[in-house]
Amino acid sequence: MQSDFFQRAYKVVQQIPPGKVTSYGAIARYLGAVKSARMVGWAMNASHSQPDIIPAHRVVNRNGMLTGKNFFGGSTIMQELLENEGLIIEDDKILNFKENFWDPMDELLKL
DNA sequence: AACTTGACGGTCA
DNA sequence: ATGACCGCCAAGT
Repeated sequence: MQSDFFQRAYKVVQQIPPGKVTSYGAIARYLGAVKSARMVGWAMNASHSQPDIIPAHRVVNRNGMLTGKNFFGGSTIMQELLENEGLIIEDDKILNFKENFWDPMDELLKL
C-alpha cells in the first residue's frame, strides 16, 4: 500500500463512467487533498504496478490533453482507448472536453 | 541529507 | 491568446 491518497485516487478513476474523463486537479480536490494535482499523476504512475486495473486513460490534465499518453507503453494507445469509448481525440486533446468531463464531486452529490 | 524531476494548475507578464 | 514562473508534495538519484 502506497498511501490512502493513492488508493482513493484509484477508486475514483475506476468509478469514471465510460466515455467520460476527468482531470487530476478534480480528483485532488475531491479527495480534499491538500496535496497537489501532481500527486494524482504520481499515483497513476504507480498504478502500473497496481494489481487493479486503473483506466488512467480517462484521466487527463485540465486542458483535456493526453499528457500521459507517453506512459501507456505505446504512443496512441490512450487515444484509441478514449476514442473506443466514444470520445474524440485530436492533436492529443479531447474534443468537447467540457461535455465529456466527469467530476467525482458530481458522483458525490448523487450519493 | 540535498538536489532534481514530474501523468498539474493557477497566476502573472 | 501564448509563454514563463511559482506552488505542491513525493520519489528517484
